[in-house]
Amino acid sequence: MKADKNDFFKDVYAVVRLVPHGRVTSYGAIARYLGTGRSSRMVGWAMNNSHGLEDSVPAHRVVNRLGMLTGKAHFGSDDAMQKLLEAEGIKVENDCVVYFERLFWDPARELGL
DNA sequence: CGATTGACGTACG
DNA sequence: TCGTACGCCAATC
Repeated sequence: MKADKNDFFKDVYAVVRLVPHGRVTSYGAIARYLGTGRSSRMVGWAMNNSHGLEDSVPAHRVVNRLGMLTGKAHFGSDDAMQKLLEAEGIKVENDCVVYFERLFWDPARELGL
C-alpha cells in the first residue's frame, strides 16, 4: 500500500461517504483526521475533484467549521446543497446548518482515533 | 516556470 | 470581542 498524495483525496472521499445520513462534518475535521491538520484547503480541493468522480460524494454533508454552506455555489445551484441537507432532515437557515454542533460528525471521534 | 487563487483554520493585534 | 494576517498544498492562469 503506497501512501501517495492521491490516496489523500481518496481517503477524503472515503471519510465523506462514511458520514451517516443526516449528519455533517467539517473540512478541518477531515483534514485533522487524515493528519494534514492545517491543510484543510486540500479537503475542499478534493471535493472539487469529486465532481468528476463516478461515485457521488455527499459533499453537501461537508461544511466549514462554522457550519456554513461555503461550497453551496459549487453544486450548480445555490439551493442544491441546502435542499440536499434538508432532504436528510438537516435544517438549514441563512446558509448555515442549524444545530450544527449537534449534527457534527467527527471522524476522529466517531471512528475512534 | 512564476504568481495567484481556493468548498479553511488558526494565530495574533 | 472583532478584524486582519498567515499557513497549507495543489491546481490553474
